[in-house]
Amino acid sequence: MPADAALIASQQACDICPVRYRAVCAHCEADELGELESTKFYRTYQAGQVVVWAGDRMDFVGSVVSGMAGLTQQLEDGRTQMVGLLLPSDFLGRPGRAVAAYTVTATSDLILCCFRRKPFESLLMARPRIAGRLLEMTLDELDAARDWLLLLGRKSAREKIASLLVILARREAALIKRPAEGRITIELPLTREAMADYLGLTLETVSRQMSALKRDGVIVLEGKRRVVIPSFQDLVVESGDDSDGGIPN
Amino acid sequence: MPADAALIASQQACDICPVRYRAVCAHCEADELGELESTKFYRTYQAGQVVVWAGDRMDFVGSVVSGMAGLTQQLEDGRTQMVGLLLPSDFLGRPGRAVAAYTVTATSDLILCCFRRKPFESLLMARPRIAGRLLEMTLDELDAARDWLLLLGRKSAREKIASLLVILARREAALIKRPAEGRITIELPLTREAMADYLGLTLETVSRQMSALKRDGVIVLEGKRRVVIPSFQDLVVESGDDSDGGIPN
DNA sequence: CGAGCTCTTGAGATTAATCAATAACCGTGG
DNA sequence: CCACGGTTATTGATTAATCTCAAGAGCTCG
Repeated sequence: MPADAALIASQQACDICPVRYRAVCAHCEADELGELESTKFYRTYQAGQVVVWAGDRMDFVGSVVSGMAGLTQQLEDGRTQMVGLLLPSDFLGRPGRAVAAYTVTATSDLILCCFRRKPFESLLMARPRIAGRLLEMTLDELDAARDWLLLLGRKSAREKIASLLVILARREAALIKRPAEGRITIELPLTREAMADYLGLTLETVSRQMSALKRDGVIVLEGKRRVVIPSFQDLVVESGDDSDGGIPN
Repeated sequence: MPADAALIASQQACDICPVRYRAVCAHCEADELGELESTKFYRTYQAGQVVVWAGDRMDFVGSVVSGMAGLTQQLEDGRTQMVGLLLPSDFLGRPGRAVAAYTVTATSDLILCCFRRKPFESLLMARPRIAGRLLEMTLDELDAARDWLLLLGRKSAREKIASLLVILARREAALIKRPAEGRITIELPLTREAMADYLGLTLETVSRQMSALKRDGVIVLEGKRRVVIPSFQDLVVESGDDSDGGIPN
């Protein structure tokens, strides 16, 4: 992966980009891609590094090429809630807004494919196909945020943990284009604290519930960041969600 | 308001529409408005009526003209979470999706300005200005959803109630184009149960915290649905939010 | 091999949920 | 106009879940 990453970062070639057909550029024709490419640059961050602070000026937008980042919001007294998880192909930044609304932190090593904001905004005007893709992605994110509202508002601590693992397992499975089922191993690119911030829990509760799921055989921990799920279906049951997948189109 | 409503519903004239410059049609020129108008129709619902059930086919999209609706999601065992509040000018439905992802319920008497989905989707392709407005509105909704994540994940029951009242007061103030400050009276078009579903609480807790805010003089109740806020600033303090408003552009 | 993290586990405090009873409101019809 | 039934809201007592505070264990990396 770091080797890949270096390759991409140096060559800057869209045709070998792992998110070429899933990111905001997904539906681009060659000419549109060319226009995007002319304003494109890469940035890399190490796990833990801050990409932007809420309130700071932000002159670029971009796509996650690899790694993972979290959007975070805070109350004055320091209580913290993660409000978004950016995985490969997800879009970062808001066209038309110069100031970041959320703090963005790399939760694992991260590569971003960036576009300067102004040229990108012009491109959005001129190229409905790109604007359309961005609308589609934003609607998907809104749906994901709404699922998260249900999780935060109504699920128990155990269900929250299981739900997070389900989401990560599904994304991991999607990467290798296989349905999530049976025995799955996932990498957890999050500390217990980051998980807690995402789930609206304390890190102690996260730890306790991870232990409980382990004790009950729903998950097996290999070290602290590698999780084996012996039966994905069982995990879905623990998550409290409707067992039969999502909504058809 | 019902008189207005009837007028609008019968005349179907965009130029006297109360959300003409705030809804998805906001930036439309006369010709675009004409195209929209040709596929437009109105629907009205009484408080409590269901607009669509999650999973049902939905062949229209539209804007809230007056009243209020809630988007609701459920777990299998019945636990319910409201995941969106649609106020006047808000957009309902998702272009490109034929099946409703959420149950939509009128929480007060409601008037929708609807467009058949297919023609609207064509219009989105042909008219970047409309697509652009929809993108902007969707991004705003996403921001609102993320604020709500912070509320559900990290705020106390009392702060949740105060936050909801702040939001309603701000929207009410925006309608009459005045900043929210000083003494404000708002109409609560929600039952205690709907408030609970929105805030991730039980209705008993909502009731208790409303009583507590009343006891502490933060709010005055006139009947059950009318709330007087003697000092908007004090209410904002109770909400736990950063006191200094929102993010500048 | 020890310093500094991150994570786990325990005990007790706190918040909100649950279960239960009563009160207030609303529309209807006598 | 008022009594009645049904709904919605309030309040109380108890329970359950999660948080808080605290101590110790396990990794990781110089």
